[in-house]
Amino acid sequence: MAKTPQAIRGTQDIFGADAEAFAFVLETFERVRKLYRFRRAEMPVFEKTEVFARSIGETTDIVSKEMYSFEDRGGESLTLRPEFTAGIARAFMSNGWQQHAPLKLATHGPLFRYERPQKGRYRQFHQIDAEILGAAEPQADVELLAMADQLLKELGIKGVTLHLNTLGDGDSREAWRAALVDHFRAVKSELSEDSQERLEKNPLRILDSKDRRDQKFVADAPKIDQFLSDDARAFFDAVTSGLDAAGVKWTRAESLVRGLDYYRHTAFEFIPDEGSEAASKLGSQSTILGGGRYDGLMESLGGAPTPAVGWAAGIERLAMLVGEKSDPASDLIVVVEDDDRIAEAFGVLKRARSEGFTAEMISGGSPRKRYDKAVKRAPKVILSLQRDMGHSVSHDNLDEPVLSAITAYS
RNA sequence: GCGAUCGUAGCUCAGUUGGUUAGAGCGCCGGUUUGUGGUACCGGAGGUCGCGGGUUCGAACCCCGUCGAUCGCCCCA
Repeated sequence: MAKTPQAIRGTQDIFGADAEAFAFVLETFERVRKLYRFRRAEMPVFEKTEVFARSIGETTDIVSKEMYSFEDRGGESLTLRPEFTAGIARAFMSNGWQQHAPLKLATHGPLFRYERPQKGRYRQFHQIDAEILGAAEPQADVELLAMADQLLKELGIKGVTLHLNTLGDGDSREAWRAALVDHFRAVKSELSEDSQERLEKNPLRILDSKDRRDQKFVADAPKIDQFLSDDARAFFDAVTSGLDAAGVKWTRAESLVRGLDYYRHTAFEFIPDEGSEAASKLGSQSTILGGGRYDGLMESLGGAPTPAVGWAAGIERLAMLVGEKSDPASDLIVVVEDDDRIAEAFGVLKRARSEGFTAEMISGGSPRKRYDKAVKRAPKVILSLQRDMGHSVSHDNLDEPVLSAITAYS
């Protein structure tokens, strides 16, 4: 006997209540993105490796270690998409979507990262994603965040706050970065081992270190505000005042950073409040929706400079927060207590479904136990077809609309 | 890549200092009871105790390895 194959590490089979919650997230996203007039797009799940390598920057070990890359038969290196943004940027450039700018896009689907699975983190996971391409003005950031905020509210997720920061424009960002390196280099030997390494590779990341030894130096580290140009400051002010006007609550998060160089200005994450139910459900993977402005990305992919801003959110994480979504009960269950009446049951089912009612049949197992099975599934109406052409209809509500589909039996 | 915990029926779990034929609940199948009925009872199928070595007269239990899961660290586009 062949051994039963196992699922790939970090993949999941989603079913039942989890699948219902997953679907609920998608349905809500689809509804809300229409309210904000974001247009749907579908992208390939794989691209030439360079699409992601160049967007992410070849330096980090993300490229070498964390991506699912492989060679196709022509010897070209391809990669399963680890994020949406790079592929969308590529599509924007290769299809001439500049003509639609400013272009508001929404998409969703599976993404792949070669990581150690843990709570809320899988190798194949799923995100919803929203981007505004070719929009330089801060209103775009506000629009995007207002949609995110409304989405979370409509999902019924509570105890989550928008953490907001600015990375400034290119010059501000560089000046800040240099000041941070100076600041931390001065105390290098007192930093955690991890942060000593970050100092060389990704100094901004020291700011969100979890290590106690780093925290005191983080507290008095230089702030981006000292380095903001007038334009950058005005941009951030426009974003925050726009959020206030749109009724989106936010909090300033001076340590919230993005490691990659193409990020400019706004960076944000929706994070559960400490001690909240949402926080405990998510474990250490706390960000449920994150994004920012990436004005420098298109250039690094060889295109014309194109301002853009976007966010993505993990569907699995959102699904963990939306509460129990059980499979909904059917409107009608037809119980066949006499096997000679199966054909009749099919007729009834066809009628009910044509009229838009959910309906199913129970005709298996011991005839005496079929009715009980139907009762356990708690449908709105049970029609049982019994021996000798008898029947019964049971329901709690005389006005139940589905009764109209089975008038012959009422 | 690193660490901790875990791995017994389809599911949730018991399994006593290692001791004979490995258990329960739920679910599933069949039957009895009820007969407009979500009840109760009886019976049944289903497990080489993740896998491979080792210690022992004897291992689900102890040791080593391996695979997998969970949670955390690193990373987080």
